[in-house]
Amino acid sequence: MGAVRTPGRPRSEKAEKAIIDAAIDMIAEGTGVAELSIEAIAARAGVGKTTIYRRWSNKEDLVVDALATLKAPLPELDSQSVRENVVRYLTVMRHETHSRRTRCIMNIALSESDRFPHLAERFREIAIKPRREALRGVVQRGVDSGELRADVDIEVAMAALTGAMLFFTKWRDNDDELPADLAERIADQVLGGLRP
Amino acid sequence: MGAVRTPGRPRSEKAEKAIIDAAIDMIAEGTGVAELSIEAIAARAGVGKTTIYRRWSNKEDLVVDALATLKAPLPELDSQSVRENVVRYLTVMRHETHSRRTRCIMNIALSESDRFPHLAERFREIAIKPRREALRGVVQRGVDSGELRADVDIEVAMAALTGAMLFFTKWRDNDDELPADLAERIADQVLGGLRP
DNA sequence: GCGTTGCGAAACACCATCGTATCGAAAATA
DNA sequence: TATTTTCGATACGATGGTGTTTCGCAACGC
Repeated sequence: MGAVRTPGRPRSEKAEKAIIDAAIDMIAEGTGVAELSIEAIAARAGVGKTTIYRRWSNKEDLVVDALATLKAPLPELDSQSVRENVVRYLTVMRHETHSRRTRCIMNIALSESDRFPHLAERFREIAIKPRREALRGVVQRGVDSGELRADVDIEVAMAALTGAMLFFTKWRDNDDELPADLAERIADQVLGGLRP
Repeated sequence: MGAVRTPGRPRSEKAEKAIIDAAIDMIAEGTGVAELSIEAIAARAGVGKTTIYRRWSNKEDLVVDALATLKAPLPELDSQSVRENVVRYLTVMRHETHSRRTRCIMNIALSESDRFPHLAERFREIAIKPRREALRGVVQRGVDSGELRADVDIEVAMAALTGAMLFFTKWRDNDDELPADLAERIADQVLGGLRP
């Protein structure tokens, strides 16, 4: 076991990557999962439909695999200061608003989760959970070190921080750039209620 | 002008309502705007396709009109206490998570806004703006009365309050009921940073 | 009662996508 | 070279949506 015998022509890694990229691109551009057509993906990837059907039996499996390639590039949250760590976290979050892949997973997380539970679960595992844990660690360390109040409601604190940025990126009225100091403003405002 | 002559049989108000209700229902159930089929709406409304096409030339117009019927039932935010007003606001928001119409407009707001800008604009006007203004009024009055710090960043404060609840309702891992005291917890946690 | 318009139902041609099958060429092993 | 498998391309019937038209009946003003 291990090295698998390859009797014939091996499957093209390039084609596989092109297919996944095409799918991610289309989702990132706003195409819903339900409207994703295999035909369109194949055309965009410059690939025959056969090549897609040979690998994935249905659309959802394809999207799950596509999501799996999206790794969450977490910022380093190793500062001694809770505020500094929170600012870093929120800054990354703000920048990611303009990232293709992030728009992609945000769209799925926020809208398709009801219709594709399997997909949503996978997405949470890949994209949300690690960030959640990282931020929870920051808050928890702040509580342990005494920089934050001992009675901090950690879940609510995380929701306020993340939710505030989420609100700005998704519910704002115009498409203007977000203010450069938004991360600091949110951190200062919310942390004010966390300090002893 | 004014009273319009009606040569023949008047259009059925009942049919019109049935069509709009059907459209809202389907969106509320998770059907994306792009996937909404006129056929399905007609079938669900117990109406001929003709009746739909006679009134709306395209799907987007129909959905815009459907959204227009969704009025925002704002809570009364007339308490003297900022905390009490905020708790009322967040409580309504939490309850609405389970409301059909709210799920409908949330879905559109969060996912379809990129693809249907006209729709998103209309939605913001109807559903988001009045609530936003109401909450802004609460915070502003708190600042004026001295209950909140004078240097409160109002936009960020609103984002933190609303965003926290939004985060809980949309990004939570499980489908469990939200904690009953969530509104109080968010209010206390965030307001802690706003008080002088 | 007449003319007009709306109603629901059905049929229409058109188009996109579905999932499958077939094709000759390409790429690997033996 | 022979064999095997995948490649992209294309064609296929099936399905389901599109927007339009036609039909007979219903509801209104005159």
